[in-house]
Amino acid sequence: MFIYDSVKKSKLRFEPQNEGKVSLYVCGPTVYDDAHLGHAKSALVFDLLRRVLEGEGYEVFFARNITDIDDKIINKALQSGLSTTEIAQRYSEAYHQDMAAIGVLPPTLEPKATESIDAMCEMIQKLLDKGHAYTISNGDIYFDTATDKGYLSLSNRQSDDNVSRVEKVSEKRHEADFALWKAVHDDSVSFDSPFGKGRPGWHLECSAMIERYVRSGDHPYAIDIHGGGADLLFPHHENEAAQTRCSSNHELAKYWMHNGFVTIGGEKMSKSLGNSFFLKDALKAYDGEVLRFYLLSTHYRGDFNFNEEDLIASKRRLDRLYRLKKRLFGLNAPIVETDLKQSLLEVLGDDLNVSKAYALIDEFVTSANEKLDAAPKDKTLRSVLLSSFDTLNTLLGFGGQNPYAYFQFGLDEATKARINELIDKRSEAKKIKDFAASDALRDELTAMGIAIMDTPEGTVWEIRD
RNA sequence: GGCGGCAUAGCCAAGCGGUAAGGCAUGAGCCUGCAAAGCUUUGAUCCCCGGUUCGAAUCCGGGUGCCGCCUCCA
Repeated sequence: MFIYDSVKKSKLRFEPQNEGKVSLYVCGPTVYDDAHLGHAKSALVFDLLRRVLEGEGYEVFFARNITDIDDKIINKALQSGLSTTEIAQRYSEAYHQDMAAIGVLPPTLEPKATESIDAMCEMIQKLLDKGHAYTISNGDIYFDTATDKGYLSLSNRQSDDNVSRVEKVSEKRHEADFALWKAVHDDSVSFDSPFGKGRPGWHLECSAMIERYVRSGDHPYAIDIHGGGADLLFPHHENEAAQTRCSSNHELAKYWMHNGFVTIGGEKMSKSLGNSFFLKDALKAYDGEVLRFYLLSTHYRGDFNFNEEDLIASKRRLDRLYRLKKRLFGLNAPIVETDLKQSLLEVLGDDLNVSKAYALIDEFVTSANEKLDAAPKDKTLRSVLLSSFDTLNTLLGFGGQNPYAYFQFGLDEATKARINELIDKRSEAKKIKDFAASDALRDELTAMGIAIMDTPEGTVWEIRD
């Protein structure tokens, strides 16, 4: 496996610190709102990475945190009249639902910030003890960036005035210093700590939870791979790395991976631009698997410009796969090793080259159709083809559905019954060669957005875009 | 201002020095009662200029145009 390290800026052979095992940590959501397509993309990229690593035989420990306490959650709670716990719970559940809908496997561990306060306090104490942190008069605790000789090495920045836009706090020693602990003096949400009541800084969360829950063995790095969106490289990951480096005797991650943004109209999705696209809304119109296939279809490091035309083109590509699966429907066959698995692992093992993987799948579909035309009854062939679908489903997370259900997304039972009724009538008309009548019935189905195709096994139908 | 990314057929998109993958759309053919589906087939010299090389989309230099990070952010 080769992965591109976004800190070293080169593609490296992946070598885990513990033989046969991978520790992977990805920054998860702050649960104050629904997940948008950008969250989906990030989750999908690292879900794919996890599947590929597992496909290569590694035992993967995949941690993804949930930030369930944060100013944004507090603000949302104030607006809605609910408690921060209720807000966090609501959006955590929504997040889990949305991720499940697009086939993102649950992580091995999903630590919550509010349940890890003691781990954070422990790290703060270490930083205080070692002189990397200081307390100001109001009780806030800051990380002293000047004491970390490695600071800014991650994001390749100069330590000058370029980091001057962070919140002005007069007592801070350096402008770039960031909060580890924010003291709370009123009755807003707070946690007890050796430093008094307060709330943890966001950056601290990941470092502390990694140290507490994910690190395994005494190695130069706490974990193998740390991932997240490209916008997290600075300051979030820079700060995480600094905290870990200064509180312990190791670096945070051996490899850093950052995924590109989902853009709309060429611009990054953001609330201020008003171009956020919630996953749950996309899921109303499209099968989660269609969204997964589309969002995963280009290389993870590049930006992904979302638009519906491309989504539909992408769906047509996935449709081909499911039409092939229809031809295998109703067959039970043992799962065997497939060449497809090997060739997919080869290209995906090259920094997740999904474009090549998709090309392989296209070629698989074409050749499978040809072979089925030539030998429709060949049981060995069918067994291999079905096994290939199993491979796809395991490795890439699509192709696992019932193919008929796939083509009937979103239709209610009454409509399906109506469609079948029309198709039966048409079949009868065809039988007596009343083509005028059968074509009229087909037109009626077309008007309903239904395409039909006559096959040796009878007439089948699909929803059209 | 500092740092970084991108620019390949109508559209999406691989490519990492050896003569342009794949998909969608389009035209043609086979198949079909006709369709659809499936299969076959059709098309780009790679933003511009200069350089290195036997050879460059791929390396170097200079432009142009987009985008991002530097503030919460996947």
